Amino acid sequence: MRGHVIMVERADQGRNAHPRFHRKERHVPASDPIVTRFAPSPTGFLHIGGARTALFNWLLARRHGGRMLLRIEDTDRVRSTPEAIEAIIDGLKWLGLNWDGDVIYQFARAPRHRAVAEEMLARGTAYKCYATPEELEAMREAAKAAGKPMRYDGRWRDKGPADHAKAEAEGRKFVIRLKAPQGGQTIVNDLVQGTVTWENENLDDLVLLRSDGNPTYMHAVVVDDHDMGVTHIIRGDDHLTNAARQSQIYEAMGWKVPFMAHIPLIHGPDGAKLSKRHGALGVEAYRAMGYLPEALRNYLVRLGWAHGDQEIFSTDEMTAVFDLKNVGRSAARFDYTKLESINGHYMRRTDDAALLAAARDILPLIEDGDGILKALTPEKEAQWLAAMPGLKERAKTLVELIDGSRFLFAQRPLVMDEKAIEILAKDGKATLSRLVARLEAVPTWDAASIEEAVRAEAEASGMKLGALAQPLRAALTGRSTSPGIFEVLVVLGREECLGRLRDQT
RNA sequence: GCGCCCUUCGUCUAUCGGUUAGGACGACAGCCUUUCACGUUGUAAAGGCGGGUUCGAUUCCCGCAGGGCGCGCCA
Repeated sequence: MRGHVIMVERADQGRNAHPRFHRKERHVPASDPIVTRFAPSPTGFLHIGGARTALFNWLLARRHGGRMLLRIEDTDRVRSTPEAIEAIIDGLKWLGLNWDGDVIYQFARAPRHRAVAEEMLARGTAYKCYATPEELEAMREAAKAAGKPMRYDGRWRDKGPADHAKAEAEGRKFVIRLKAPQGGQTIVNDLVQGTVTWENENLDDLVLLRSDGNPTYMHAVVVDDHDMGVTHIIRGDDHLTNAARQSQIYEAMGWKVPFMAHIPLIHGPDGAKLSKRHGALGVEAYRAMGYLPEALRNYLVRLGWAHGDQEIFSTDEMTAVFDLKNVGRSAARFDYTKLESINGHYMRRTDDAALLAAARDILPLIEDGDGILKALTPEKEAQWLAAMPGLKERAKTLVELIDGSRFLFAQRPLVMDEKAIEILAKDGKATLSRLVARLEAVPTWDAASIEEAVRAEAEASGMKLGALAQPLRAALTGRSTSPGIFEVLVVLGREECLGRLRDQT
């Protein structure tokens, strides 16, 4: 019931015998427990596209009470690094995408991959190929020149032991290639892309085992997904062609083909492909930019997937309604503005203490963060917490939140920014002097009493409240914007406020 | 070159043949207001092009154009 890829040797066979489905009929059969997997190659950080792929895998598994496995595809011994593995694992953890069971390292399974290749050799569904790299290159050139697909021509496909012995005698190395069907079609019924068909003549005999005895990615993936009991493969649609070739390997081994879902890629803001050179960042970069993991998850889930008009999804909500059939097929652009908007939304709804903790966590990652960290005494922390309601309303990222909090940690005399200087330059000093006199007389330092004093001054001088609030704000924070001025006065405390105000008179 | 995929406001998307083509972000304008935000109200803003099928196409089919991905003893 799981085999959804159909291979036919002759085009006239089976074409109608097996039902193809259209994407509007797609569904996720949930008879068996679902097993998904996220299978990054550790050649770099966990980028945003990988994060979304992991998220979709995670959501599908959770939705159906299944499991998501994590497999590190480290068969490329040259490019795989322990740093990358760590970055990927840290990234997943930060995003809250937990996997089930132990991390599986693909390279450790190389003996099993070899065994399967040997088995295929014995079955006659694979063969030894002694072609040299030069021959292969020449083949591709010739095919290109002739306007044909650039593919291996199968010259070793039907060679016998005598030919093999001769090649061995010449000191040639062999690879094991799949004996792929030469006629007919390979059909993939993809849960996102619908039915996709390839003429087998356009697909060549791919290499299963390299001449050094190590498996290729194409082979290792199939063996591992099979052995791990993966029922649903969700990955980027850059793997769509691979799906056809991998299907042939499943068929050759007589294994059921898992369901597949090839999700569209994420492009950069300018529509260009997201590459390491071009705007692709690791998730740790998003953390450093001050995004909340739940906000990033929410943003990511809406890239290529929708549930009616709903924009905000709690984790429970998204796991309850996530469905592959609502995944679109076109690439999406990454939009920082919308991410910020969603992040701001989540920040406003985050508990003050939790938000403070999140902000404190990224202090080491941002400019001047260490300074704040050092200044963060228990008293300061209490102050920061008290200011949080006014602060979080005005920030779209934790970085902005921290920036907006700087006045709390500033030392007297404050450094004024340009707009603050401008505000104080007018008749600010005189105004401040009068306010200082009023504030000194405030009986108890609370918002109501302070506001009363300031309003009294406004009335006495015939000035609007704003005309008083701005000089106060400038003197107290060094800026032209801040949380409500009475909140600022209360949080800063009487002595500090009067000191800062006198500094500017 | 060969193959595959994609194409609705600037962006993310809804629409499962009949809608004033909806929502969100952004933009613009108003309200709120001690600044900035938040909130709130409103406005502008979309079916790539050409053929079919149909009483009727954004929706189904074909072609074209544009974009993307793949074509390794990389993953």
